[in-house]
Amino acid sequence: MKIATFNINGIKARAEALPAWLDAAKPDVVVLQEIKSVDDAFPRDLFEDRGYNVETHGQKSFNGVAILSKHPLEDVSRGLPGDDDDDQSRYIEATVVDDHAALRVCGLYLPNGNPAPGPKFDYKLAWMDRLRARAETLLAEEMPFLMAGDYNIIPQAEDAAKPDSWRDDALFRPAAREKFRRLLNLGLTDAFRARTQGPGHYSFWDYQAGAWNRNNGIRIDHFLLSPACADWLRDCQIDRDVRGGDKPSDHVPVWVDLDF
DNA sequence: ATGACCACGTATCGTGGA
Repeated sequence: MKIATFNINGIKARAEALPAWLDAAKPDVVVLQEIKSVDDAFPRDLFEDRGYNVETHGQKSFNGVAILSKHPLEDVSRGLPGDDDDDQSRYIEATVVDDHAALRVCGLYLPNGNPAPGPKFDYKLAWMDRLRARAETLLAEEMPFLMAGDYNIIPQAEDAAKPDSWRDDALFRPAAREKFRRLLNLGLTDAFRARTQGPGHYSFWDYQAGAWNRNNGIRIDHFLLSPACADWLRDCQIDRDVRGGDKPSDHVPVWVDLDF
C-alpha cells in the first residue's frame, strides 16, 4: 500500500497539479495539508471520480487537512485532542481497512510557530505536547498507526541546505526539535531516515529568492511510524520533481510503500 | 552583493506562510 503526504498550499490553486500527480503516482491513501477551504467548498468530485473516499477537516482561508483513500475509511475523527479552545483545523485521523489488517492514519499540519519566541511558538510547542499525548494513547491501544504531514520541523542540520540561516527559526529551534525527538523516542520511526541517509533531501523550497533553482530546501514533511507499522516499511521517497512542475505547491509529496 | 513569492479574501492590500 502506497500512502502519501502532500501540503498542497490551497486546493483551489492546486486543482490541476494535484490530480495530475495523483494520476501519475497512484497512491492508495493521501493526507493533505493546507487545503485552505471549508468542507463544503472542497472539490470532492475531483477525487471521487478517481476512486477515492474523501474526508475533510476544513477551515476558511487557512489550514485545513484531508484524507483521500481508495480503501474504506472508518472511525474518522477531526481535531487534535487536548485543547477545546483550539479552533484551527490541523488534524484528522481515520482507520484504513484492507482485506488483511487495519491501519490508523493520522494527518497533521503542525503549527509553523514563527515568530519565535512568542505566542505562536508557544502554541506550536503545546501542540507538539498534545501530539505526543495522542501518540502515547495510540501506542497503548496497540493499533498500528502512522502520523504523516507537514511537521514544520527541520529535524537535523543535514535536513536543510543552509542550516545556519534557520538557526533562530521556529522550524529549527532546539525547543521544537526536542519535541520532535521526544516523539521519536516513544519508539516511532522517521520513515525517510530509515531508508535514506545523508544531506540533500528536501520536501520544501520557498517560492522566494529562487530557492528551487538553487536547491535551497528543507525537509519538514515527515512520516512517523509506530513499531508495528515500521515492520511493514518497504520504501519511503520524496517526489521532488513535482516542485518543478506547472503551478507547484512549495511542498512536494512524500510517500511510503508499506507491506500491508 | 542584492533582490527576489504565493494564496486567500471581497480585495486592488493585509495577512499568513516557512
